[in-house]
Amino acid sequence: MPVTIGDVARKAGVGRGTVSRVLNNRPNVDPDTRARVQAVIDELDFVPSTTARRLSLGRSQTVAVVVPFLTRPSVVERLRGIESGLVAAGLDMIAMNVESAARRDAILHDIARPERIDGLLLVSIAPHEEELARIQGTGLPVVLVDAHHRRVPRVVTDDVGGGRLAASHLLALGHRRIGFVGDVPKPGFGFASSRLRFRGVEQALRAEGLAIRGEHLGLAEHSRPNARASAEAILEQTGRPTAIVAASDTEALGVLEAAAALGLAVPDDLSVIGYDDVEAADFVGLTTIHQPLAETGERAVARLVSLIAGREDGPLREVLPVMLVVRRTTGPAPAPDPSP
Amino acid sequence: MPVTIGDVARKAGVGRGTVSRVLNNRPNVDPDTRARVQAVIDELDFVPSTTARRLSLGRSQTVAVVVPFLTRPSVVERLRGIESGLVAAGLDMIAMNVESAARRDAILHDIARPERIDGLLLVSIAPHEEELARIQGTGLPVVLVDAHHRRVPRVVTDDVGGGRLAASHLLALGHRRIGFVGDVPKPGFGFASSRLRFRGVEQALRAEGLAIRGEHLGLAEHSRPNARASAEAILEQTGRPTAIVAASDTEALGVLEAAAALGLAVPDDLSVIGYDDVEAADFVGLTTIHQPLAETGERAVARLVSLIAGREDGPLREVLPVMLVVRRTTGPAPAPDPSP
DNA sequence: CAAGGGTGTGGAACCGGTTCCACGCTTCCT
DNA sequence: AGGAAGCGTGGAACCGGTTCCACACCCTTG
Repeated sequence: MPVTIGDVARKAGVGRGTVSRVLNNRPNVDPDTRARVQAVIDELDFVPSTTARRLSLGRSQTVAVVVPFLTRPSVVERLRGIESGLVAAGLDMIAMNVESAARRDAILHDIARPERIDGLLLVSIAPHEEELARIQGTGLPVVLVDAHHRRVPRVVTDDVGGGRLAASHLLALGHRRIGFVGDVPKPGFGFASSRLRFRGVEQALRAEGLAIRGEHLGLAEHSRPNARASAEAILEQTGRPTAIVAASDTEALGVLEAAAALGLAVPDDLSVIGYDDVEAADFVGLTTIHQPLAETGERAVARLVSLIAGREDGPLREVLPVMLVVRRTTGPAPAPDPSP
Repeated sequence: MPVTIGDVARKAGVGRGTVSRVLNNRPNVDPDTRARVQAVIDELDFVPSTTARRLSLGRSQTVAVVVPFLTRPSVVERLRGIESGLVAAGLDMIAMNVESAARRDAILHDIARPERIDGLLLVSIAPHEEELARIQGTGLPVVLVDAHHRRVPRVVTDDVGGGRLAASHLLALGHRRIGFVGDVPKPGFGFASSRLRFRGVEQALRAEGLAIRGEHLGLAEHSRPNARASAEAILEQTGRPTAIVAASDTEALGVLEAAAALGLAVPDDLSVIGYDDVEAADFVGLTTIHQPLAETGERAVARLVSLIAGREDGPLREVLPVMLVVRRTTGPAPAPDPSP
């Protein structure tokens, strides 16, 4: 029922090869012939079969996108950017959701079947050496989003800079005792952002001759309740910090819960700053660091498209800037203790 | 480089047809031959090319999923169910995000190219008559999720029942003056849930001889600020309701903002109940109605798979039950006015 | 004017599967 | 014993594109 290239060729009185040349804007076609063929294409509303095209080209016009925890808002936002980038590039997407280390390994193991996909996008997942070796051994182009690995092109946001930005904001408000609530890397995944953001905070403090005290640092598996527990442990001490930087908004919400539970007013007694700028951050008025999440996805697609086309352009590591969003959970540091 | 069916046939000393029969578990193959071919397949680690398979079968093994507002948590959750269902069925997914009426129309217009997809899943989108006519004219199977249309198989949650459940909960707590904050259907989309949930609330009230007063009803385009405005208008009146049902958690958050702004304590002065059970609902302790969102996606995929296979099983409309989740925003009605 | 080179074109071969047909061989029936 | 029915099998044809080769034709150039 659907129109094929043969139908067009017959109706236009040319060979199938000529129609193909017209379709793909190849040279060596007489302008008159080209126009005539194009007219028939329009008249019959002919759309070439992607499947046939793929088979004969030996390419699948499809990229696989592996994302962990599709439920996290930040991941969704990245995916949105990826999707729109792929649509623009005329590529199809196979999305794979990864929620466990086992499935992560299974996918990374099987993915390297180049006859199924032309490219691979790993979001917040850093491949192991051996996995990477196998994937690159097949010649499959790979780009990482929000993950790090020397030797693999990647698009990340400036986590260290974001940490500095958060700390500088607090320093500017007069805070001197600053705590940090973050998460430990989940084994098998490449979540390095908490550590990097911490590093940024440290840098900013060190520039002022300050440091985070060990007892003002709380690390646990990423979750709101865990962050709440970490924050309570920090805030129950005497000499508690006047401000806390959280490695994510989710964790910042846990910190806010802890403050409420301990009867601390925010921001009068305690300033809190998060990271990600998820929707809930706006609702609770959380000061946070905003990242261009969708843009990381778009840039990553652009890089991948170049690689698929055999172009090897751009730097291996592309860093997108972040932005401070000031809302209502940060304020001037409370007056210091009377002691000098 | 990759192994083809011809390689297997040669090595096993059989014809390509026989290998194909083994691959697809077709009858009329001698058990010995089958075993021998299977051994070669395993040895060579042969995986048939999906592209070639698609071309020769004339099917794409792909379904398109059209979702509006990929940013909404409930949509993401549905998509998660769809994704896992499709993986299980061995189908690929092309996801299309729709954020405007224009793009919605464009997609629904172009989608009906059956050579690209075998099935269509519309999430929270009800097709117009003419769109539906064109799509069904091509014979493309369609299943709706969270949308309604007589004549199209669909999987929905029990919105009316959920509304009843919410209202019954409030009635059981002694509330008699109950308000409703919901949204107006967005033109071009099929968001009917607010209206259906309202209908459920009305039913429950009517069973007790009660009704929602006109001035206790607030409808506006779906957003937290709009819901807040609606709620403020309702709550500023004398004779304000003691409880408000919101058509979604997002809107319930707006109601909570309004209550806070007006100095009303929740749940002592005002009970609030939402709908959806998004993550933020847990955070703020919002009583709400939980829907099996991922499950709607899975069920819809199952239906679509049946339709693609030519089976026409199951009822046209499949309704999944919802569940009340009681948290901290609902409580006993305040003591009534001294007047009888 | 013959040789050489470029251009436009049709058609065969190919990509890697599925399906159908024809054929040889059994088995069963009458 | 002869024919029909059925199984197992190899191989051709096909799905709808792309690409390469061969050829006809025209234009240069020495």
